[in-house]
Amino acid sequence: MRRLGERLGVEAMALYRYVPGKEDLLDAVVESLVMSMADDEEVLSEPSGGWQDFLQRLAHGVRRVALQHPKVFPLIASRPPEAPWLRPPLRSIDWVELFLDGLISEGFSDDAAVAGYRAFSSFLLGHLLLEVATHGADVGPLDVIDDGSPDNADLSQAPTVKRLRAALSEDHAAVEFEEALEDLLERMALLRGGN
Amino acid sequence: MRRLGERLGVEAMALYRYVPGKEDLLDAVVESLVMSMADDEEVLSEPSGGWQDFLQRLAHGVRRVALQHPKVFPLIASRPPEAPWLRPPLRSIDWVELFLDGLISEGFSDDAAVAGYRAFSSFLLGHLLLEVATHGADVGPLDVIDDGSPDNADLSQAPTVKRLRAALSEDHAAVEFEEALEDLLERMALLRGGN
DNA sequence: CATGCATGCTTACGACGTAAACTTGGCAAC
DNA sequence: GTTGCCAAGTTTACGTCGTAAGCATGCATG
Repeated sequence: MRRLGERLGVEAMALYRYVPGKEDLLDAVVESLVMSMADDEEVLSEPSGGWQDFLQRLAHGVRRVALQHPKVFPLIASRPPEAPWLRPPLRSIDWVELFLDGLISEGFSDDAAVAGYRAFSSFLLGHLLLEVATHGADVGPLDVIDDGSPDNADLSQAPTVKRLRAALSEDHAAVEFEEALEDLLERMALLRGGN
Repeated sequence: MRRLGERLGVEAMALYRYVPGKEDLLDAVVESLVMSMADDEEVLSEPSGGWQDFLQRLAHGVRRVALQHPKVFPLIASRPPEAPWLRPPLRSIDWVELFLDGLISEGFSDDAAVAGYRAFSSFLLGHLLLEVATHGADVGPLDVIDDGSPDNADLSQAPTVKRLRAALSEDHAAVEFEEALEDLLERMALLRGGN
């Protein structure tokens, strides 16, 4: 709070005129970011090119905000949700409504839509947390420990890791995301059944 | 630190005889937990019943520690790794070595094994973070906000969510985990190719 | 008995979130 | 034009946190 105040040219306590407390402020940041996806033209408010296209656009929208705000995304993932049946990263009633309505309008049963929401959530959470953690800075409220020499671990006991270290460090996040998403959609197609 | 000291019947500063600082202590907790999987008899140190069985056991081993320590698992997920190519939740050189060796010995190419490691990591991360977050307490170093009346959100704008709220609250984590894992393994089988 | 070291305690400092009271500038009502 | 109000910001202070520095103790070894 003190630091934010300084950033704004104001004493820390002045912030409490606008926000009940730090926790609420963080919640507001998260909500603002989650809602900002609505301004993404690529993200549709309802399926117009099939549900697969709908979900692809949605997934990429989430990925875009995650990559644009790598330090905030872990907050989206770890903040206690306002309701227990809201899961990150689509953690607002509006987005869940949009998601469920979209799928149901495309032939999903209620249960299939709910299962889809769950699968979609954990897919995004896993992939984007990992991607953000490698790309951007620290994860969570932990300080960056930017050690200058990152690679002096003892690999004498781990020849395979040593050999594949370069490959492990390569960044294929984009294509991996794409492929895994494709796969998830296929799985959801089975879940949907029908034509 | 003070609280931990009290718990141990000791002043906070006494802890610093054994641990350089809080951060290192948390790292040690995480490492201890990650390593504790080695004592899990269900988890194999090398594939003896095929790589699919190998990965199933590994995945369930991770899930078991996650569920047994719901408050620590987010730490496993969010603590900066000791090397950039180590990804949670299999964030120790030993486990990565075991993972890669296991797959390679079962016919995976180097690249396929690495890709498998990535896919496996994000799968576990997403599913278990979500499961742990709903099951157990708070996520991250945030206080529990156990509000007594969890369900008074405004759902007038979200009829579908309102209608499916019960379904959204149901806990099918176990079967979902199983199905998604099954799916991941199929995907990895393609990735492996060969026979 | 003297020495050294491991273990723990005490005190203290600076950072943090925030409660409570005080100050100030501008606008509305009379 | 004076009065009063109120939003916006400041000051001061409290309790908690991690931890640096130095002091006390007791036990094992010479």
